[in-house]
Amino acid sequence: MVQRGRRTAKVSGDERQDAILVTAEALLGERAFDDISIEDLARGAGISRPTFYFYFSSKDEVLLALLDRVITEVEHRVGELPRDFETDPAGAWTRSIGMFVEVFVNHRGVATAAIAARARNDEVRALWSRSMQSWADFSTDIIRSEQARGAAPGGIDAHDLAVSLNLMNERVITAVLNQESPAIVESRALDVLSTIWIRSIYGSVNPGRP
Amino acid sequence: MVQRGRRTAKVSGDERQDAILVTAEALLGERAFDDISIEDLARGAGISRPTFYFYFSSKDEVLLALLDRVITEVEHRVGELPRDFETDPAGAWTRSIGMFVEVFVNHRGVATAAIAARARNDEVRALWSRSMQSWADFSTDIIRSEQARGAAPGGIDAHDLAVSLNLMNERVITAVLNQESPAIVESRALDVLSTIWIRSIYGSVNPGRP
DNA sequence: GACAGAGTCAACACGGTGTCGAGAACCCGG
DNA sequence: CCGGGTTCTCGACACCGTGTTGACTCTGTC
Repeated sequence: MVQRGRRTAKVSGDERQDAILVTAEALLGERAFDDISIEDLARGAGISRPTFYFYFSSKDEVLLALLDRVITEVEHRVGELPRDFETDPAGAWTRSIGMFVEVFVNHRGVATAAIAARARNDEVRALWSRSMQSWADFSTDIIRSEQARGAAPGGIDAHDLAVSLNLMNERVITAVLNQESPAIVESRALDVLSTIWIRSIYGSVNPGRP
Repeated sequence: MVQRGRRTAKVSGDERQDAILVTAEALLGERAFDDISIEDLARGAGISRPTFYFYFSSKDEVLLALLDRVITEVEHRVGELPRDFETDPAGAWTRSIGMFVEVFVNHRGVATAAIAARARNDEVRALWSRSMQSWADFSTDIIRSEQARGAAPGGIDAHDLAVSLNLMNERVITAVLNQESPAIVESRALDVLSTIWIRSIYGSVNPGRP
Protein backbone atom coordinates (compact mmCIF):
# COMPACT_ATOMS: atom_id res chain seq x y z
CA MET A 1 0.00 0.00 0.00
CA VAL A 2 2.83 2.43 0.63
CA GLN A 3 6.03 3.49 -1.21
CA ARG A 4 6.68 2.91 -4.93
CA GLY A 5 8.82 6.01 -5.47
CA ARG A 6 11.90 4.26 -6.82
CA ARG A 7 14.22 6.10 -4.46
CA THR A 8 14.56 3.58 -1.67
CA ALA A 9 18.27 2.93 -1.79
CA LYS A 10 17.80 -0.06 0.48
CA VAL A 11 15.34 -2.73 -0.54
CA SER A 12 12.39 -2.89 1.82
CA GLY A 13 11.75 -5.50 4.48
CA ASP A 14 8.92 -7.12 2.56
CA GLU A 15 11.11 -7.64 -0.45
CA ARG A 16 13.75 -9.31 1.68
CA GLN A 17 11.22 -11.57 3.34
CA ASP A 18 10.02 -12.52 -0.07
CA ALA A 19 13.56 -13.06 -1.30
CA ILE A 20 14.03 -15.58 1.48
CA LEU A 21 10.90 -17.46 0.46
CA VAL A 22 11.86 -17.41 -3.19
CA THR A 23 15.34 -18.66 -2.35
CA ALA A 24 13.91 -21.40 -0.18
CA GLU A 25 11.51 -22.66 -2.82
CA ALA A 26 14.28 -22.59 -5.41
CA LEU A 27 16.73 -24.47 -3.23
CA LEU A 28 14.07 -27.03 -2.32
CA GLY A 29 13.90 -27.79 -6.01
CA GLU A 30 17.46 -28.99 -6.02
CA ARG A 31 18.15 -30.48 -2.60
CA ALA A 32 16.52 -31.66 0.61
CA PHE A 33 15.38 -29.30 3.33
CA ASP A 34 17.92 -30.68 5.79
CA ASP A 35 20.71 -29.89 3.36
CA ILE A 36 19.77 -26.23 3.21
CA SER A 37 21.26 -24.12 5.99
CA ILE A 38 20.03 -20.78 7.23
CA GLU A 39 23.30 -19.42 5.88
CA ASP A 40 22.22 -20.60 2.40
CA LEU A 41 18.87 -18.88 2.67
CA ALA A 42 20.44 -15.67 3.95
CA ARG A 43 23.05 -15.65 1.24
CA GLY A 44 20.41 -16.29 -1.41
CA ALA A 45 18.43 -13.32 -0.14
CA GLY A 46 21.51 -11.13 0.02
CA ILE A 47 21.63 -10.73 3.79
CA SER A 48 23.71 -12.08 6.66
CA ARG A 49 22.69 -15.00 8.78
CA PRO A 50 21.70 -13.00 11.88
CA THR A 51 19.56 -10.77 9.69
CA PHE A 52 17.63 -13.83 8.60
CA TYR A 53 16.34 -14.03 12.15
CA PHE A 54 14.83 -10.62 11.79
CA TYR A 55 12.41 -12.07 9.24
CA PHE A 56 11.89 -15.63 10.40
CA SER A 57 12.51 -17.20 13.76
CA SER A 58 13.74 -20.46 12.27
CA LYS A 59 14.13 -22.45 9.09
CA ASP A 60 10.94 -24.34 9.87
CA GLU A 61 9.10 -21.05 9.95
CA VAL A 62 10.07 -20.51 6.33
CA LEU A 63 8.79 -23.92 5.37
CA LEU A 64 5.60 -23.18 7.23
CA ALA A 65 5.08 -20.00 5.24
CA LEU A 66 5.69 -21.86 2.00
CA LEU A 67 3.35 -24.64 3.01
CA ASP A 68 0.69 -22.17 3.97
CA ARG A 69 0.51 -20.84 0.44
CA VAL A 70 0.11 -24.35 -0.94
CA ILE A 71 -2.58 -25.24 1.58
CA THR A 72 -4.49 -22.11 0.71
CA GLU A 73 -4.39 -23.07 -2.93
CA VAL A 74 -5.65 -26.58 -2.18
CA GLU A 75 -8.52 -25.33 -0.05
CA HIS A 76 -9.53 -22.87 -2.69
CA ARG A 77 -9.52 -25.50 -5.39
CA VAL A 78 -11.38 -28.04 -3.28
CA GLY A 79 -14.15 -25.48 -2.94
CA GLU A 80 -14.63 -24.91 -6.65
CA LEU A 81 -14.49 -28.55 -7.68
CA PRO A 82 -17.60 -29.61 -9.66
CA ARG A 83 -19.70 -32.16 -7.78
CA ASP A 84 -21.14 -34.12 -10.67
CA PHE A 85 -20.88 -37.48 -8.95
CA GLU A 86 -24.38 -38.64 -9.70
CA THR A 87 -24.01 -38.37 -13.47
CA ASP A 88 -20.39 -39.44 -13.89
CA PRO A 89 -18.92 -40.87 -10.70
CA ALA A 90 -15.74 -42.24 -12.24
CA GLY A 91 -14.95 -39.02 -14.08
CA ALA A 92 -15.77 -36.85 -11.09
CA TRP A 93 -13.47 -38.77 -8.76
CA THR A 94 -10.71 -38.79 -11.31
CA ARG A 95 -10.90 -35.03 -11.74
CA SER A 96 -10.81 -34.52 -7.98
CA ILE A 97 -7.83 -36.77 -7.45
CA GLY A 98 -6.18 -35.18 -10.46
CA MET A 99 -6.34 -31.78 -8.79
CA PHE A 100 -4.62 -33.20 -5.75
CA VAL A 101 -1.90 -34.79 -7.84
CA GLU A 102 -1.41 -31.53 -9.71
CA VAL A 103 -0.83 -29.49 -6.58
CA PHE A 104 1.69 -32.01 -5.28
CA VAL A 105 3.56 -31.99 -8.55
CA ASN A 106 3.56 -28.20 -8.82
CA HIS A 107 4.99 -27.83 -5.34
CA ARG A 108 7.03 -30.95 -5.21
CA GLY A 109 9.81 -29.54 -3.02
CA VAL A 110 7.53 -27.93 -0.49
CA ALA A 111 5.29 -30.97 -0.29
CA THR A 112 8.06 -33.46 0.32
CA ALA A 113 9.87 -31.18 2.76
CA ALA A 114 6.67 -30.59 4.68
CA ILE A 115 5.89 -34.28 4.87
CA ALA A 116 9.33 -34.94 6.29
CA ALA A 117 9.19 -31.99 8.70
CA ARG A 118 5.81 -33.10 9.96
CA ALA A 119 7.48 -35.73 12.10
CA ARG A 120 9.48 -33.14 14.01
CA ASN A 121 7.55 -29.87 13.90
CA ASP A 122 4.19 -29.38 15.56
CA GLU A 123 3.11 -26.42 13.49
CA VAL A 124 3.87 -28.13 10.21
CA ARG A 125 2.04 -31.20 11.40
CA ALA A 126 -0.99 -29.15 12.40
CA LEU A 127 -1.11 -27.30 9.11
CA TRP A 128 -0.78 -30.46 7.06
CA SER A 129 -3.39 -32.17 9.18
CA ARG A 130 -5.78 -29.39 8.55
CA SER A 131 -5.42 -29.74 4.83
CA MET A 132 -5.71 -33.51 4.84
CA GLN A 133 -8.74 -33.20 7.04
CA SER A 134 -10.52 -30.80 4.74
CA TRP A 135 -9.88 -33.07 1.80
CA ALA A 136 -10.95 -36.15 3.78
CA ASP A 137 -14.13 -34.40 4.88
CA PHE A 138 -14.91 -33.51 1.30
CA SER A 139 -14.50 -37.15 0.27
CA THR A 140 -16.44 -38.43 3.27
CA ASP A 141 -19.45 -36.30 2.39
CA ILE A 142 -19.57 -37.58 -1.12
CA ILE A 143 -19.06 -41.22 -0.20
CA ARG A 144 -21.78 -40.90 2.40
CA SER A 145 -24.23 -39.45 -0.07
CA GLU A 146 -23.34 -42.09 -2.65
CA GLN A 147 -24.08 -44.72 -0.03
CA ALA A 148 -27.32 -42.97 0.90
CA ARG A 149 -28.62 -42.90 -2.65
CA GLY A 150 -27.74 -46.58 -3.03
CA ALA A 151 -25.00 -46.09 -5.61
CA ALA A 152 -22.30 -47.30 -3.21
CA PRO A 153 -22.60 -50.26 -0.83
CA GLY A 154 -22.23 -49.90 2.94
CA GLY A 155 -20.17 -52.34 4.97
CA ILE A 156 -17.49 -49.79 5.64
CA ASP A 157 -17.56 -46.46 7.43
CA ALA A 158 -17.44 -43.61 4.93
CA HIS A 159 -14.96 -41.62 7.00
CA ASP A 160 -12.58 -44.55 7.53
CA LEU A 161 -12.65 -45.23 3.82
CA ALA A 162 -12.11 -41.59 2.89
CA VAL A 163 -9.18 -41.19 5.27
CA SER A 164 -7.48 -44.37 4.11
CA LEU A 165 -7.82 -43.49 0.45
CA ASN A 166 -6.50 -39.99 1.02
CA LEU A 167 -3.52 -41.32 2.95
CA MET A 168 -2.92 -43.72 0.08
CA ASN A 169 -2.87 -40.84 -2.35
CA GLU A 170 -0.41 -38.91 -0.24
CA ARG A 171 1.94 -41.86 0.03
CA VAL A 172 1.69 -43.03 -3.56
CA ILE A 173 2.24 -39.54 -4.93
CA THR A 174 5.29 -38.89 -2.76
CA ALA A 175 6.70 -42.26 -3.76
CA VAL A 176 6.30 -41.26 -7.38
CA LEU A 177 7.78 -37.79 -6.88
CA ASN A 178 10.77 -39.13 -4.96
CA GLN A 179 11.26 -41.87 -7.50
CA GLU A 180 11.24 -44.44 -4.75
CA SER A 181 11.15 -48.12 -5.37
CA PRO A 182 8.72 -49.62 -5.23
CA ALA A 183 6.64 -46.91 -6.84
CA ILE A 184 4.50 -46.70 -9.92
CA VAL A 185 5.13 -44.91 -13.19
CA GLU A 186 4.09 -41.27 -12.99
CA SER A 187 1.98 -41.37 -16.14
CA ARG A 188 -0.17 -44.18 -14.77
CA ALA A 189 -0.52 -42.83 -11.22
CA LEU A 190 -3.77 -40.94 -11.65
CA ASP A 191 -5.36 -43.87 -13.42
CA VAL A 192 -4.31 -46.40 -10.81
CA LEU A 193 -5.43 -44.24 -7.91
CA SER A 194 -8.83 -43.49 -9.45
CA THR A 195 -9.42 -47.16 -10.14
CA ILE A 196 -8.73 -48.07 -6.51
CA TRP A 197 -10.96 -45.27 -5.24
CA ILE A 198 -13.83 -46.25 -7.49
CA ARG A 199 -13.63 -49.96 -6.85
CA SER A 200 -13.43 -49.56 -3.11
CA ILE A 201 -16.15 -46.94 -2.87
CA TYR A 202 -18.62 -48.57 -5.25
CA GLY A 203 -17.67 -52.22 -4.73
CA SER A 204 -17.80 -52.65 -8.49
CA VAL A 205 -15.67 -51.97 -11.52
CA ASN A 206 -18.14 -49.79 -13.40
CA PRO A 207 -20.44 -47.81 -11.13
CA GLY A 208 -23.59 -46.75 -12.89
CA ARG A 209 -23.32 -49.56 -15.46
CA PRO A 210 -23.48 -52.90 -13.61
CA MET B 1 30.32 -69.46 21.14
CA VAL B 2 33.16 -68.64 23.55
CA GLN B 3 33.47 -67.61 27.22
CA ARG B 4 30.83 -68.18 29.91
CA GLY B 5 33.34 -68.63 32.75
CA ARG B 6 32.05 -65.76 34.85
CA ARG B 7 35.50 -64.32 35.36
CA THR B 8 35.59 -61.63 32.67
CA ALA B 9 35.87 -58.53 34.81
CA LYS B 10 34.97 -56.31 31.85
CA VAL B 11 31.86 -57.05 29.82
CA SER B 12 32.71 -58.16 26.30
CA GLY B 13 32.39 -56.12 23.11
CA ASP B 14 29.38 -58.05 21.88
CA GLU B 15 27.50 -57.33 25.06
CA ARG B 16 28.22 -53.63 24.73
CA GLN B 17 27.09 -53.57 21.14
CA ASP B 18 23.92 -55.26 22.24
CA ALA B 19 23.49 -52.86 25.12
CA ILE B 20 23.53 -49.99 22.64
CA LEU B 21 20.83 -51.63 20.55
CA VAL B 22 18.72 -52.40 23.58
CA THR B 23 19.09 -48.83 24.82
CA ALA B 24 18.16 -47.49 21.39
CA GLU B 25 15.03 -49.58 21.08
CA ALA B 26 14.00 -48.62 24.61
CA LEU B 27 14.55 -44.91 24.03
CA LEU B 28 12.69 -45.08 20.72
CA GLY B 29 9.71 -46.23 22.72
CA GLU B 30 9.58 -42.96 24.58
CA ARG B 31 10.84 -40.28 22.21
CA ALA B 32 11.71 -39.53 18.60
CA PHE B 33 14.95 -40.63 16.98
CA ASP B 34 16.06 -37.02 16.50
CA ASP B 35 15.68 -36.37 20.19
CA ILE B 36 18.05 -39.16 21.12
CA SER B 37 21.71 -38.16 21.09
CA ILE B 38 24.70 -40.43 20.76
CA GLU B 39 25.53 -39.34 24.28
CA ASP B 40 22.20 -40.84 25.40
CA LEU B 41 22.91 -44.15 23.72
CA ALA B 42 26.42 -44.29 25.14
CA ARG B 43 25.27 -43.47 28.64
CA GLY B 44 22.51 -46.08 28.40
CA ALA B 45 25.08 -48.69 27.43
CA GLY B 46 27.47 -47.61 30.17
CA ILE B 47 30.21 -46.28 27.89
CA SER B 48 31.53 -42.87 26.87
CA ARG B 49 30.54 -41.14 23.67
CA PRO B 50 33.78 -41.77 21.79
CA THR B 51 33.54 -45.45 22.68
CA PHE B 52 30.18 -45.56 20.98
CA TYR B 53 32.04 -44.98 17.72
CA PHE B 54 33.99 -48.15 18.26
CA TYR B 55 30.75 -50.11 17.83
CA PHE B 56 28.78 -48.03 15.37
CA SER B 57 29.93 -45.37 12.99
CA SER B 58 26.84 -43.22 13.50
CA LYS B 59 23.42 -43.07 15.06
CA ASP B 60 21.86 -44.05 11.75
CA GLU B 61 23.94 -47.21 11.78
CA VAL B 62 22.20 -48.23 14.99
CA LEU B 63 18.80 -47.64 13.47
CA LEU B 64 19.88 -49.66 10.47
CA ALA B 65 20.83 -52.60 12.68
CA LEU B 66 17.51 -52.38 14.48
CA LEU B 67 15.62 -52.17 11.21
CA ASP B 68 17.51 -55.11 9.83
CA ARG B 69 16.16 -57.36 12.57
CA VAL B 70 12.63 -56.25 11.86
CA ILE B 71 13.02 -56.77 8.12
CA THR B 72 14.36 -60.24 8.69
CA GLU B 73 11.34 -61.07 10.78
CA VAL B 74 8.98 -59.79 8.10
CA GLU B 75 10.67 -61.77 5.35
CA HIS B 76 10.56 -64.89 7.41
CA ARG B 77 6.88 -64.47 8.15
CA VAL B 78 5.99 -63.63 4.57
CA GLY B 79 7.52 -66.95 3.58
CA GLU B 80 5.45 -69.07 5.93
CA LEU B 81 2.13 -67.36 5.24
CA PRO B 82 -0.59 -69.81 4.11
CA ARG B 83 -1.66 -69.21 0.52
CA ASP B 84 -5.28 -70.29 0.69
CA PHE B 85 -6.55 -67.57 -1.60
CA GLU B 86 -8.63 -69.82 -3.82
CA THR B 87 -10.79 -71.15 -1.03
CA ASP B 88 -11.10 -68.06 1.18
CA PRO B 89 -9.76 -64.93 -0.53
CA ALA B 90 -11.10 -62.42 1.99
CA GLY B 91 -9.75 -64.36 4.97
CA ALA B 92 -6.39 -65.00 3.34
CA TRP B 93 -5.82 -61.34 2.55
CA THR B 94 -6.92 -60.29 6.00
CA ARG B 95 -4.48 -62.69 7.63
CA SER B 96 -1.65 -61.43 5.43
CA ILE B 97 -2.33 -57.79 6.13
CA GLY B 98 -2.77 -58.63 9.79
CA MET B 99 0.74 -59.99 9.93
CA PHE B 100 2.07 -56.77 8.50
CA VAL B 101 0.11 -54.69 10.99
CA GLU B 102 1.37 -56.86 13.81
CA VAL B 103 5.02 -56.35 12.95
CA PHE B 104 4.55 -52.58 12.73
CA VAL B 105 2.82 -52.48 16.07
CA ASN B 106 5.43 -54.68 17.75
CA HIS B 107 8.25 -52.48 16.52
CA ARG B 108 6.47 -49.19 16.54
CA GLY B 109 9.50 -47.07 17.46
CA VAL B 110 11.84 -48.66 14.95
CA ALA B 111 9.28 -48.52 12.17
CA THR B 112 8.41 -44.87 12.59
CA ALA B 113 12.04 -43.84 13.05
CA ALA B 114 13.05 -45.77 9.95
CA ILE B 115 10.30 -44.21 7.88
CA ALA B 116 11.44 -40.76 8.92
CA ALA B 117 15.13 -41.55 8.41
CA ARG B 118 14.43 -42.91 4.95
CA ALA B 119 14.23 -39.38 3.60
CA ARG B 120 17.79 -38.63 4.68
CA ASN B 121 19.71 -41.89 4.77
CA ASP B 122 20.45 -43.97 1.69
CA GLU B 123 21.05 -47.23 3.50
CA VAL B 124 17.84 -47.01 5.48
CA ARG B 125 15.98 -46.19 2.30
CA ALA B 126 17.51 -49.16 0.49
CA LEU B 127 16.72 -51.57 3.29
CA TRP B 128 13.15 -50.38 3.62
CA SER B 129 12.70 -50.52 -0.13
CA ARG B 130 13.86 -54.08 -0.18
CA SER B 131 11.28 -55.06 2.35
CA MET B 132 8.43 -53.20 0.68
CA GLN B 133 9.47 -54.73 -2.58
CA SER B 134 9.38 -58.27 -1.30
CA TRP B 135 5.95 -57.70 0.17
CA ALA B 136 4.74 -56.02 -3.02
CA ASP B 137 6.07 -58.89 -5.11
CA PHE B 138 4.26 -61.35 -2.91
CA SER B 139 1.00 -59.44 -3.40
CA THR B 140 1.58 -58.99 -7.12
CA ASP B 141 1.96 -62.72 -7.64
CA ILE B 142 -1.28 -63.48 -5.92
CA ILE B 143 -3.25 -60.73 -7.62
CA ARG B 144 -1.90 -61.87 -10.95
CA SER B 145 -2.95 -65.45 -10.35
CA GLU B 146 -6.37 -64.34 -9.12
CA GLN B 147 -6.75 -62.39 -12.35
CA ALA B 148 -5.55 -65.37 -14.37
CA ARG B 149 -8.06 -67.77 -12.86
CA GLY B 150 -10.83 -65.24 -13.48
CA ALA B 151 -11.56 -64.52 -9.83
CA ALA B 152 -10.33 -60.91 -10.14
CA PRO B 153 -11.04 -58.55 -13.05
CA GLY B 154 -8.28 -57.02 -15.15
CA GLY B 155 -8.31 -53.35 -16.11
CA ILE B 156 -5.45 -52.54 -13.80
CA ASP B 157 -1.86 -53.71 -13.72
CA ALA B 158 -1.35 -56.19 -10.88
CA HIS B 159 1.95 -54.66 -9.88
CA ASP B 160 0.65 -51.08 -9.82
CA LEU B 161 -2.26 -52.21 -7.71
CA ALA B 162 -0.08 -54.20 -5.32
CA VAL B 163 2.37 -51.34 -4.84
CA SER B 164 -0.36 -48.78 -4.21
CA LEU B 165 -2.14 -50.96 -1.70
CA ASN B 166 1.07 -51.69 0.14
CA LEU B 167 1.95 -48.02 0.30
CA MET B 168 -1.53 -47.35 1.61
CA ASN B 169 -0.98 -49.88 4.38
CA GLU B 170 2.33 -48.31 5.32
CA ARG B 171 0.82 -44.86 5.52
CA VAL B 172 -2.41 -45.79 7.25
CA ILE B 173 -0.61 -47.86 9.86
CA THR B 174 1.90 -45.12 10.67
CA ALA B 175 -0.92 -42.60 10.91
CA VAL B 176 -2.61 -44.87 13.42
CA LEU B 177 0.57 -45.51 15.40
CA ASN B 178 1.45 -41.81 15.54
CA GLN B 179 -2.12 -40.93 16.46
CA GLU B 180 -2.22 -38.45 13.62
CA SER B 181 -5.33 -36.73 12.54
CA PRO B 182 -6.86 -37.60 10.29
CA ALA B 183 -6.36 -41.28 11.06
CA ILE B 184 -8.63 -44.19 11.80
CA VAL B 185 -9.29 -45.99 15.05
CA GLU B 186 -6.71 -48.69 15.67
CA SER B 187 -9.26 -51.42 16.34
CA ARG B 188 -10.88 -50.92 12.95
CA ALA B 189 -7.68 -50.53 10.93
CA LEU B 190 -7.25 -54.13 9.85
CA ASP B 191 -10.89 -54.37 8.85
CA VAL B 192 -10.82 -51.17 6.81
CA LEU B 193 -7.59 -52.06 5.02
CA SER B 194 -8.75 -55.57 4.15
CA THR B 195 -12.01 -54.23 2.77
CA ILE B 196 -10.19 -51.81 0.49
CA TRP B 197 -7.79 -54.50 -0.68
CA ILE B 198 -10.57 -56.96 -1.46
CA ARG B 199 -12.82 -54.49 -3.20
CA SER B 200 -10.07 -53.10 -5.37
CA ILE B 201 -8.57 -56.46 -6.25
CA TYR B 202 -11.82 -58.31 -6.92
CA GLY B 203 -13.97 -55.40 -8.08
CA SER B 204 -16.74 -56.72 -5.86
CA VAL B 205 -17.75 -56.72 -2.23
CA ASN B 206 -17.91 -60.47 -1.74
CA PRO B 207 -15.44 -62.35 -3.96
CA GLY B 208 -16.55 -65.97 -4.42
CA ARG B 209 -20.19 -65.16 -3.62
CA PRO B 210 -21.46 -62.69 -6.25
C1' DG C 1 18.59 17.94 13.98
C1' DA C 2 17.05 14.75 16.99
C1' DC C 3 14.14 10.91 17.72
C1' DA C 4 11.94 6.42 16.62
C1' DG C 5 11.79 2.44 14.32
C1' DA C 6 13.36 -0.68 11.02
C1' DG C 7 17.08 -3.06 9.47
C1' DT C 8 21.88 -4.97 9.73
C1' DC C 9 25.69 -7.72 11.29
C1' DA C 10 30.22 -9.09 14.04
C1' DA C 11 30.94 -11.67 17.80
C1' DC C 12 29.60 -14.91 20.98
C1' DA C 13 27.50 -19.12 23.37
C1' DC C 14 25.94 -23.56 22.82
C1' DG C 15 25.01 -28.28 21.65
C1' DG C 16 25.72 -32.18 18.82
C1' DT C 17 28.84 -34.83 15.74
C1' DG C 18 32.94 -37.05 14.58
C1' DT C 19 38.31 -37.76 15.12
C1' DC C 20 42.84 -38.56 17.17
C1' DG C 21 46.11 -40.42 19.89
C1' DA C 22 47.49 -42.05 24.24
C1' DG C 23 46.80 -45.52 27.15
C1' DA C 24 44.40 -49.70 29.89
C1' DA C 25 42.77 -54.42 29.74
C1' DC C 26 42.86 -58.86 27.86
C1' DC C 27 44.75 -62.94 25.49
C1' DC C 28 48.05 -65.77 23.66
C1' DG C 29 52.48 -68.27 22.52
C1' DG C 30 56.91 -68.86 24.33
C1' DC D 1 55.16 -65.08 34.05
C1' DC D 2 56.24 -62.10 30.58
C1' DG D 3 56.22 -59.61 26.32
C1' DG D 4 53.63 -58.13 22.25
C1' DG D 5 49.51 -57.82 19.51
C1' DT D 6 44.63 -57.04 19.57
C1' DT D 7 40.66 -55.18 21.62
C1' DC D 8 38.67 -51.66 23.90
C1' DT D 9 38.30 -47.02 26.27
C1' DC D 10 38.05 -42.12 26.73
C1' DG D 11 39.93 -37.02 27.37
C1' DA D 12 40.66 -33.42 24.46
C1' DC D 13 39.96 -31.27 20.28
C1' DA D 14 38.05 -29.55 15.74
C1' DC D 15 33.97 -28.54 13.39
C1' DC D 16 29.48 -27.12 11.97
C1' DG D 17 24.88 -25.29 12.36
C1' DT D 18 21.76 -22.80 15.37
C1' DG D 19 20.18 -18.99 17.91
C1' DT D 20 21.26 -14.49 20.75
C1' DT D 21 23.14 -10.01 22.00
C1' DG D 22 24.26 -5.42 21.55
C1' DA D 23 25.94 -1.83 19.07
C1' DC D 24 25.56 0.52 14.77
C1' DT D 25 23.37 2.60 10.45
C1' DC D 26 20.07 4.01 7.91
C1' DT D 27 15.42 6.54 6.62
C1' DG D 28 11.57 8.93 7.26
C1' DT D 29 9.08 12.46 10.52
C1' DC D 30 7.88 16.45 13.41
